[in-house]
Amino acid sequence: MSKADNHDLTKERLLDEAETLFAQKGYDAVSVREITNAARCNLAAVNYHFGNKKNLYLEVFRARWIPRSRRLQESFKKSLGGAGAASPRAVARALAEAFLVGPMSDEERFRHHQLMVRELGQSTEALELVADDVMRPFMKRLADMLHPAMPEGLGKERVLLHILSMFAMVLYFNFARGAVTRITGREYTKAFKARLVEHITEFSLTGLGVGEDLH
Amino acid sequence: MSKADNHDLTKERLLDEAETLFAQKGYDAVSVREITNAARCNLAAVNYHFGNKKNLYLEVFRARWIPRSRRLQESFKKSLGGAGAASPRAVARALAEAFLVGPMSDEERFRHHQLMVRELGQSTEALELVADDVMRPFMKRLADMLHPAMPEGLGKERVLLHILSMFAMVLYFNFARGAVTRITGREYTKAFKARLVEHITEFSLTGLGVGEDLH
DNA sequence: GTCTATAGCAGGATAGAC
DNA sequence: GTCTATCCTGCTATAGAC
Repeated sequence: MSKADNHDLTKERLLDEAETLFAQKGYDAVSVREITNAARCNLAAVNYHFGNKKNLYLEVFRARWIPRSRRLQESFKKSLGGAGAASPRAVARALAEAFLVGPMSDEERFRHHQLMVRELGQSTEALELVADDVMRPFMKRLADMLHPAMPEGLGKERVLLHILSMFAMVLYFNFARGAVTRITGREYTKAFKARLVEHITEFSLTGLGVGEDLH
Repeated sequence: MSKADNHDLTKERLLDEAETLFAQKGYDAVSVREITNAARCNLAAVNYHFGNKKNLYLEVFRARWIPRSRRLQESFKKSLGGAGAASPRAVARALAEAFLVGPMSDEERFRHHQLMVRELGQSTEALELVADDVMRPFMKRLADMLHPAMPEGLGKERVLLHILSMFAMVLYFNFARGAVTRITGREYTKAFKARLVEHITEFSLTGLGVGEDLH
């Protein structure tokens, strides 16, 4: 009876197909016809279930993106282990692990970050939803975890910049997958993803002021 | 007689306005009418000068984006100084400086990276243009500069990942400006940009395996 | 809740006058 | 080279049958 089981319901299928298409092409490049065809239902279904196209888009974030982001954060938490204070190394690794391997399929992960990047560029209504609901709290939690372990005298702002930089990498290696493959010549196999996790961890780590621990 | 002087020519105005609008909203969200209105010329001008909308888009990359990218790389080179072998620190700083302060206005820099990110997400014709023409050669030059200075035994691939990570940050702090401001509470003033350059340099640096030089 | 049919409009593109 | 007028396609959205 979980959400995935409802895939036979028209409304759920619409959300699934809409998310895929919006992620692939962007809001304006996708027509309602395209979505309803993919979902094997009638053109009018979008307006019946969601009122209009824009609302369907927002509902994709509410009903799909945000819950997935929560799962991602759960995965991060679990990967860190229940322990109290985490080392910067553990935080960096858990972050890279959750976002690059984590609890979802390759296709789902790609979709997730494509949508995010599309929103990050401009300030739309969907970003508002996401920003206060899941991004900010997560950032704050990360900052609270990292701050005590960082070199003393490091202001909150610098900690924030460190966190943003980790996100920048995680985001980039997910959404710019095509360019990364083109440049490195490597497909996103299990092995390469493991290597990316390794790389991001190390790259982040020394940036966190614990370079001495490295060797 | 430079290109900027030609802004009174319809064709040049079209390229300028098209680039701004495409960067702001994405290809599909912008209509030819919108572009010709902004350029204060007739609807038919796009088809007269460029054949069709898609071609105008590609021409924006050929005639605006790529030359600007070249100027950016020149700025990077100049910022490094003519010296032969550059230290990783010098490279990281010059890169951050060129991309975050560099030779262009804030608005132009934003436009430039917005367009890039829109293209990085999917594999379009415009990306083909850019990838082989300016991205790959620049990456290669960076790799050649950095490789000898990195810890021995560090493979070419890892050097590439380091470079990609620097690009990830530079890209992120440019195109996700809205989100960064939202999270840090800081506008992109001269002071904040200087801080970002500092941050990216340090963050990149220790990731480049020279953490010992830091303090 | 799902369908067909269609209204109503905005889009890209072109023909042809000037 | 720039304009107006117009074609035609494809879009979102809705009305109303089932």
